Amino acid sequence: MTEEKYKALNFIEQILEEDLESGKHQGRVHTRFPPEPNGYLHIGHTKAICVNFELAKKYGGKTNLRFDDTNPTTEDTEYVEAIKRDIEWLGFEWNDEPYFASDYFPQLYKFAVKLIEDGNAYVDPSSAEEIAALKGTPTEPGKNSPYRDRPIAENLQLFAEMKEGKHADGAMVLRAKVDMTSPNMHMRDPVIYRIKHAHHHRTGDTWCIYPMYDFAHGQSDSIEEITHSLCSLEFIHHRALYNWFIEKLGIFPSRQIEFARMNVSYMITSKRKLLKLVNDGFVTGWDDPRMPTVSGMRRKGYPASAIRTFCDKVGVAKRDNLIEVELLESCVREDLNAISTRVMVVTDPIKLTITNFDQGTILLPADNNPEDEAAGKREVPFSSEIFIERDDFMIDPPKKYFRLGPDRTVRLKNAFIITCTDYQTDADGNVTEIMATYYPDSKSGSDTSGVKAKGTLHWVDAKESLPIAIHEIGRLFTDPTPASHEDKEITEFFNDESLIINDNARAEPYLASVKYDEHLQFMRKGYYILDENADGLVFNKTVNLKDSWAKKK
RNA sequence: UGAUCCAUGGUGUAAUUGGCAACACAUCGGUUUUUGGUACCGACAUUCUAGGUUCGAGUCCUAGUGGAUCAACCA
Repeated sequence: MTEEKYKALNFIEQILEEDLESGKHQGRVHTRFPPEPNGYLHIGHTKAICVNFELAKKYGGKTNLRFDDTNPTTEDTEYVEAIKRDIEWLGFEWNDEPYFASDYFPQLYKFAVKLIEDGNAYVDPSSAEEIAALKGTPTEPGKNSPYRDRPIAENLQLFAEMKEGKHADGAMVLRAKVDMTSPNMHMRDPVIYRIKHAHHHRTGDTWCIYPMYDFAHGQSDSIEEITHSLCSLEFIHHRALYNWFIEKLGIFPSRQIEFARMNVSYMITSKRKLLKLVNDGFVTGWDDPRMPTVSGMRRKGYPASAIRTFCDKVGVAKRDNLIEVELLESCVREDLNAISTRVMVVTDPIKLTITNFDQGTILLPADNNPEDEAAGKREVPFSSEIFIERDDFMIDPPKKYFRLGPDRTVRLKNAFIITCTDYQTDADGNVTEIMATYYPDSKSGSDTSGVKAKGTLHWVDAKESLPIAIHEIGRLFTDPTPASHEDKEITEFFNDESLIINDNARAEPYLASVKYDEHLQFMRKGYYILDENADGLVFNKTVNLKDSWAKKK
C-alpha cells in the first residue's frame, strides 16, 4: 500500500537524479555558492543560495561557500564578513570552512604553466584595444593575434616575468589559445591572466598577476571536486570554455548547469546600482530596510524562513521571469501570522473620553497571538481616556463603514463596547475629541450585554501609552522594473514615499520591553519589528496586513 | 544579419514524459470572525502562430513569430 507520491522535479533535480541513478561521482552531490566579496547579498543571491544549499541537502550532499576573490581592486574583507553573516542568518550551513579562490592562486598558476607548456596558451603584449579589435563581433569571426604562435619557451619566460613583477599593469596578458573564429565569443582566445599590482584582501602583495573569472571559477570547482556547478543563465556561453579547460588540464569534470536567475518586481539586483543608491545617499546603507539586500530585508523584519519559502515557491526553470513582489509579501505574512505578537498601536491618535467610566485605570487581558494558544496573554491598561485612530472616526460615514461615528457603536478590542455620544471640532471642522459611553457588562470574554457591534477598534490608554516612532517602509521604486528603461536612471523611479517617519504614534506599554527579534503585529495595521540600529523605540514596518477595506475605498 | 537559450492564465511554476491543463500568488465575489487580519468556499486558460505525425499533442517533427543572452585586462 506504499502509495508512491509523484513529486514534480525541476530540471536540475532531474539531472541530479539521473546522475545518482547512473552512479556518477559515486552518487555524490556537491554544490557551491561562489559570491564575489564586492557587495552585499541581495534577493537575487538568495535564490542561488537556496537552490545550491537545498538541492545538496535534499540529495545528501554538501555545499561549499567559496569566495570568488580574483579581482583585488574591487573586493574587501568587509564584504566577506557580511556575506557569511547573511548566509548563516538565512539558515544555511556550508561545508567545512569558507573557501577562497585566492587560496588556489599557486595551483592556478601551475595550471596556466601547463597550458603554456602544452601549447594551449600564449602571452600577448597587445593592448586591450588591439585585442578587442581582433576579436571580431558576434557576427564576424576574429583574427589571430600576431603573437599567437610565439614559441612555448618564450611564453614561459614572459609569463614568469609577469609573475615576478617585471612588467607594468596592462603590459601583457596570458591568453588561452582556443579558436578566434568560434561563433562563441568566449572561445576567441580569452584572457586568462592579467597584471595588477594591487593589494589583495587576503594574499596581500604576494601576487601581481591575477586569474580571470574563466580561469578561476571552473578550476576552483574542479579542485573542490564540485559535482554540479549551478549558475545563472548568463554564464551559458562560458560553459564551452569551462569544459575546454577541464579537458586541456585533465582535471575533475565538474558540470556547469545554468538556470534563470530570479527577478522581483520593484527590486533591483545590480550590485553597481545598489552601491550607487548607497553612495548617493538615497538610502542610509546596504542594510537600509528599503534595500533588496538580505541585511535590508532582515532589518525590515522579513523572516529567513519566509525568504526560503519564497525561493521554493518561485521554482527553478530556464525562462526569464519577473516574480511579483506580492508573492514574497504573501510568504512573509504567512510566517508572521503564525508567530507575531499582537499589540495595539495607534499611529495617528485622537482622544476619546468614556464619560461614564469611573474605575480609574484597570488592566485587561489580551491574547498575544490568537493563532497560538501557547503564546499566552498579557495585560493592557485601560481608563476613561484613550486614543483611537483618527481614521476610525467619521462625522458623516459612508454606508459600509463599520467604525465609529455619531451615535455609532463599536467594540474596543480586548475591552468594552462603546457608543459615540458627542465630538468636538476645531475652527476648521477637524475632529479634536470624541465622547462616548460604555456598556459595563460588555467586557471582552464575559459579554452579557447583548449589544451588537459591527466593528472592532484598537486603542491605547491615554496616560499609560508610550510615544514611539514608526518607520513606514514602502517600495523603493515607483516602477516595477526600474532597471529596464535603457534611457532612464533608476533614480528617476526612486519612491519619495519609500520611507515615511511617524513620530506621533502611541503604543501600549508592552512595547517598551520587546526584543530586536520579536515580530509584532500592530493590530489592524501591519507587521513591525524593532529597528536593530536605532537607540529608542523605533519600529520598522515589515509589511501591511491585507486590507480589503482600503481596496473598497 | 552569426551563435546559444527560451516560449503554458495577470504573475510564477506543474502536468507521473504522448492520455481529463494542476498548484500558489494576484484579482473579483461570498461565508465565518471581538483584527475590514486569519480561516473557508467560489470565479478566472482555445498551452505564441501555421502546418504535420498520431486513435489521441502543452509534450514529438517542420516552418514561422516573439523574447533573452554573447564582443570587460569584471564576476
